[in-house]
Amino acid sequence: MDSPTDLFSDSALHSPAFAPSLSSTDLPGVHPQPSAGRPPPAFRPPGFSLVHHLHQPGGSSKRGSGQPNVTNMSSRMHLDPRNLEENGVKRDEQLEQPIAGGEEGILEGEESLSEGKKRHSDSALSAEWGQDVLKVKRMKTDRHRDEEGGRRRESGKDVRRREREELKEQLEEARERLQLLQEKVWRAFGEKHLADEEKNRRNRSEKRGTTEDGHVDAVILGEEDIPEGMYDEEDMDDGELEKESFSLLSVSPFDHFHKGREERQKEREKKTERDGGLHLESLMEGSGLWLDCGGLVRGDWDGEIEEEGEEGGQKFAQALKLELGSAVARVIDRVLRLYTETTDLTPSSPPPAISFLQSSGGNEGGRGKDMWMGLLTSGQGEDKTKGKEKVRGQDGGLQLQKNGTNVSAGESHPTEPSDLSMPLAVQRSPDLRKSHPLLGPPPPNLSLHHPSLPHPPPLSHPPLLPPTSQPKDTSSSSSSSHPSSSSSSASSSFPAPLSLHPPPPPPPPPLPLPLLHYSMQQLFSRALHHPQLPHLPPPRKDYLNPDSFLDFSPHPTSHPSFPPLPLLGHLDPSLAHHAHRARETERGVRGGGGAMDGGDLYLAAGGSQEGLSPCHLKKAKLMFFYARYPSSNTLKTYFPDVKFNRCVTSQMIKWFSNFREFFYIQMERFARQAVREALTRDGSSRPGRESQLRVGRDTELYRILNMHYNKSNIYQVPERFIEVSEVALREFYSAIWTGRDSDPCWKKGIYKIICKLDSPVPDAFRLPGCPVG
DNA sequence: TTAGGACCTG
DNA sequence: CAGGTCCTAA
Repeated sequence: MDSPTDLFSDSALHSPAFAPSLSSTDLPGVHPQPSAGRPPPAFRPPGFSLVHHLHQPGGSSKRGSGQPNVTNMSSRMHLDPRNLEENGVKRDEQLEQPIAGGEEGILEGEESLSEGKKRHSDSALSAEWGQDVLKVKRMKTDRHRDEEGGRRRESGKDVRRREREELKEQLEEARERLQLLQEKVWRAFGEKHLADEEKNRRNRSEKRGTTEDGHVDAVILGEEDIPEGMYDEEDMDDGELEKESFSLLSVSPFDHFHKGREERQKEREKKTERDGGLHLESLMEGSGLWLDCGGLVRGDWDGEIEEEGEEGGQKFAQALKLELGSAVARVIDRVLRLYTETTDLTPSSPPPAISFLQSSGGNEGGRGKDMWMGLLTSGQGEDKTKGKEKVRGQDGGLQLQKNGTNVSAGESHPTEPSDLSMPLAVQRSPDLRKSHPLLGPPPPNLSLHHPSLPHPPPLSHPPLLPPTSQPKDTSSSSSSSHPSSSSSSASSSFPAPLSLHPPPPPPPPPLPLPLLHYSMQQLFSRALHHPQLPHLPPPRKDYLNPDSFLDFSPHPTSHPSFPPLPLLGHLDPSLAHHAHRARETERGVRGGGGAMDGGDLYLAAGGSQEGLSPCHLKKAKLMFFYARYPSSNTLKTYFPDVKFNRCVTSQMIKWFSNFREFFYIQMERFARQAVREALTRDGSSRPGRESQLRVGRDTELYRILNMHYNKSNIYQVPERFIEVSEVALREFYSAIWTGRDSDPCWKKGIYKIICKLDSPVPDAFRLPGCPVG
């Protein structure tokens, strides 16, 4: 591949390099894709494939059948053999058949063009649009001359007219594609969120097109499997937005374009009606901007096209193709240049409201997919590699968008549990420990913290809780999820050795959005932070991915009666909460565990889901960060979209039982390891090292827990959970150290302790829906 | 990793 | 009987 710089330079894009792409192998029905065997053209700009497709006359033949957008068209041409064939046949019938030697005509025209261009080829690196225009004009002149002879043949006139129509349509369509492409590129570079939305819309459009076409387009199969998401935004808004975008790219041509387009609009409206009134028509506003820039004004060919002859028609087609190719090149170039110029100014995030709605909603499908690639290539039928290189070449920094890694978990080094080694302050033999568990000096930390822990007052919150998190009724997330004073709170409740120790290396910065639902945390983090800022976790695929929490798409778990709720939630969690509260009241669901008997019927009528989905499981796991022992009523409160019956309830309880099991197993495992380490360390241990008996975010234990309960790592593990884990770890350690583990019921005491350390689950969890899994 | 079942407890 | 643990299977 050429160097990125070349690819995006004017010279490369505007050079005659497009001429070689018009070889006969590119004729429709001959070679749907750039032939691999063919010697590559001197230049093979990234837009090659795109232009190539624009050169496919077949691409326009289905315009009338409601092709909604670029993706559908170009991809289909690549992927769907039926359509390849169809295109080719159509082309053969409609274009080539009536014109004797039509193909030769094309070749001739191309030859002359490419030869003429080749003469310049070296110096023509700086060839600009004007040259193309000149060539087009010359083509027209030639066509004029050629037509003089064949003009009397009335028989072919209908055919030619039809052909002309097709060419027009083709041009229209190409323009549409160009517009979409530009839009995509623009968004891709500047506005990730909008790009998401665009992808959704594209997907939607494809589906629409599918139904209208009456067959499944290959593109849908080949595309990323983006399920229908929540994207009911008004297309009109998009149109507005796009207009703005385009006006940035090219101001005057846009306005200029509107003058001449009104008549066309009428014509198009007919088409639109025929096509089922696709919204795209509004989208296409301004699509003529490139053409207008190029000087091939529509009036030109409206007037001259009347006198086309057979070869002239072909040449004209060639001219059109060239025109389109150049236009594409220029568009890409312009967009890219614009982007590079305004990189610093270009907001990495769109207006919050828009981005929130759009990026979170219909996102569920693109998991793990490279959005850039999807944007740039999937719809264009381009070689995806090329598309990627396009981005890459322009700005390597953009790559940060990809290859995201699990940062939070990544903070913890892949250490063995032995890294948790907790040397004992006191040398102790196992025998002594076992035989005289209470006599031997326990680890210093244990002696200190034990008294306070085993019997916390029967308060709603154990002494461990920082003061701010005491009120259980308030929205707890603010206090419990991100206690900024985690270490201090720990120190207040833990024995000195614990708190005295220097805090672990700063964990990945928690998103300072404690009140937010974690999907919103993601969104905010996306919106507020530039992805390339070094100290921030690069947007992992998890962030792009629709693991975003609430799935309100046609998913069965979505609550049927309140569709707007998720929207509210994305805009303002508290608002959503209130709405939800109202909803609960309405349903008879009482937060805090009111009887569900009345509500169940209502829920059933409302269509709540009977079973539990993986999404619910995911949500439950996240809830475990706050509540290890949730009551069934609590569960009902936090899963409003689940119709609880005996089976469901017990299943969910079983879930938490399993969560606890895993949790305790890990605690015991690490505690035992710590004990082993302490014992083997002999007397060399210093009391201070006891602080290693902790569950910092840099520890293996944390990593394991996070991996289990927060696998996709989309949720910031609450500090509170870490504290509880530390308590559990120390409890296990203490019990093992003192030999209590010989008692078959030795864990019960620990369970009891942990049970009291539950903290209220954030209200955000009351929202219906679940993580998409 | 999840679920089922045995078994225990309040 | 609900809720919990422990064990086990897939």
